Amino acid sequence: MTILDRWGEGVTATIYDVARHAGVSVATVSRVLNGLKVREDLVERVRETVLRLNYTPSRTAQRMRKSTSHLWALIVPDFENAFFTRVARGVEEICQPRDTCVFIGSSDDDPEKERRYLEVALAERVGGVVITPSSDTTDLTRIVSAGIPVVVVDRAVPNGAYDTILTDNMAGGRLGAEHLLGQNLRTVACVVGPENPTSQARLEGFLSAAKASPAIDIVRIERGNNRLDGGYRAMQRIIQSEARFDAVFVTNNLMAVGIIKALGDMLPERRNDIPVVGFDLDEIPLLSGACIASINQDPHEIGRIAGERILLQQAGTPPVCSIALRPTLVATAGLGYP
Amino acid sequence: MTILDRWGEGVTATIYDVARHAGVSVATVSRVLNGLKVREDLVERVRETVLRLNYTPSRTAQRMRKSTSHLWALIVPDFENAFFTRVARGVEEICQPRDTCVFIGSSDDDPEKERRYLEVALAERVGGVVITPSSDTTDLTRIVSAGIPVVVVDRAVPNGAYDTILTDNMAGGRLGAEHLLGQNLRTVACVVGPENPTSQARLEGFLSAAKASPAIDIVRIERGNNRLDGGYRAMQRIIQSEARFDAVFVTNNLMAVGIIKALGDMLPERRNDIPVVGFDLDEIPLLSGACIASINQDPHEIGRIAGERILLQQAGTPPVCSIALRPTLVATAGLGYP
DNA sequence: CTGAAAGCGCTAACAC
DNA sequence: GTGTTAGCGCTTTCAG
Repeated sequence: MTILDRWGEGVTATIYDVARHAGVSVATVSRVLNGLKVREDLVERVRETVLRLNYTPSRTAQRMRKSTSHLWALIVPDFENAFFTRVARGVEEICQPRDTCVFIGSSDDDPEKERRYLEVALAERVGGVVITPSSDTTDLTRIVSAGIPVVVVDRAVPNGAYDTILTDNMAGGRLGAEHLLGQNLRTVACVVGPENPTSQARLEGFLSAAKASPAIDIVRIERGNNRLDGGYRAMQRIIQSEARFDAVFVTNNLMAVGIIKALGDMLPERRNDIPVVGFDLDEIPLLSGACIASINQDPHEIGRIAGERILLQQAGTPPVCSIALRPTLVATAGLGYP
Repeated sequence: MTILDRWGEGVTATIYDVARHAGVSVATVSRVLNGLKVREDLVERVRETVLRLNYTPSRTAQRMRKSTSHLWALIVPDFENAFFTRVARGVEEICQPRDTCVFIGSSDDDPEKERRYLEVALAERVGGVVITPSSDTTDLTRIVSAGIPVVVVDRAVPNGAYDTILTDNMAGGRLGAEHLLGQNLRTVACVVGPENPTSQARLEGFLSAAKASPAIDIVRIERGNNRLDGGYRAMQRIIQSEARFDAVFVTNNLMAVGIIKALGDMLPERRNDIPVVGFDLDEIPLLSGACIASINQDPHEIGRIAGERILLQQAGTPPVCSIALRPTLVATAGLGYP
């Protein structure tokens, strides 16, 4: 009984089936598949048999022998955030031509969920891990000591000797403050993300540049969860505090959306007079508002570089690079109002 | 030389290392790991050793023996479209508790790219494939004959005997037409996605319900690529044709964004008077417009059900179910204008 | 240049 | 209960 008789039962041909049907040894089949030197007529016979049996080599088995994996892990805080899907695109750009796939895990900023994804990445012996750590406590040492390349993106790990690709977040914060100063807006409410280096750096950059003279008056600083609802609620709290403010600075894109929504709901008469300055708002389609400025990172580029660093580490380059991309501020009137 | 001496060189402990250090056989280690009956003190010793050696079983090796895979593939036309990231969330909800991961491929509606992802899924011998086929020519037979569960989502495959989860798109189209009729809007331009069953059904549903009396006058039908730029350009063509229309019907979410952008750019004075009816606009944060109606699917539910069907197929259920979810129309004034 | 055979790390019979 | 061992499907020496 050959593989052909078992057709349709959910079986896949193995390299032995191919060898048998082609009348050669498995070694020869393997060589043909891997492009090594084999006599022309045998190559032909093997190729033909591969096609006839619909043979696809098992990567699982391949991975056991060679120890290179065609599977990478991308672990991000929120893959519903367009910023991270664009990072994923950047990584994909590197993977695709190498027949490599990326599995994506969304940690939702939950250290436990993140830990489980890291565990899976380790168990799968992936070829590389690209991660935005949920917090300072994220443990990447096991991955590293297993010899798996790791690249940290978007958020630095304090004291970590990892390849790191991120944006100069301090500079981003400063850019935001300078923009507001330029517009002569000096009474500002801030909405900041969870306590991680990125949120922190953006806020710090903002605060440092806000110390101009005359300085920006920071009327309130609220924390949020980097998602739409967090921004909405933070804005609610600010409005309810009855603090007076004439602009809002926010450290993340989705929270900006929530903020604008809250402004529309709670202060409809002022909604067009309160400029919002946030990060990566260009990833939000059609975001509209009276006066919005976006401090833009380049997520696609971040992903692409991360992918390249994975490749370099696979080739033996030690992980010591830290790349900070410069953000750019784009002021926009949004879609515009009549 | 034990595993401990090789520490830090990028090696991982194997089950043999654990067995040796714990003074038991590999079978015992395996049993402990898989929760089979083992003497208490041995369990203890193995557990302790596993921790000490930082041992993580290789799923690659596991997959070679058992043939169950903890890795699924999700292949969608565009994972930057929030609709599909929500589908992914639904699938994840099923996977997560089973320690299973999903790798996501974006076919970008390119049959060749899709074919490559399917090839990878097959080579990886994934535990299941959830796919939105890029076109009628998508070949899923190889996956199926390898015994891999397949669930088709969002777009049916004509004549395909696959589990299929989608929305009743005809009904969605009808809903759109009825909404416009109810508003007494009877001069409508349509923007339709690429030629696939889903776009087609939505248009057909719309056209059939548009034949009321008095009927809706379809002034123009344009095709687009289901992405923002496609909607923008389709709207440009419509406007340039100088056709008169007082509402727009569009079969996809991102194109609706493009349309609204084009309206704002090209007909700023009318932009608030032209209602747009589209699908899944609730996935677009803050989408605003004079009068928008969204025909909503439930992507999370689609993904969840798809995940469950994968599980059922893994358990032996033949793939014969076809589930059509009912869409709901939500009319909204968007963010509202002052 | 080709084939036979030894593993990669694990599980599951099969013996003890 | 526990240990020994034969594979899972592949790559890669090592002989021929």
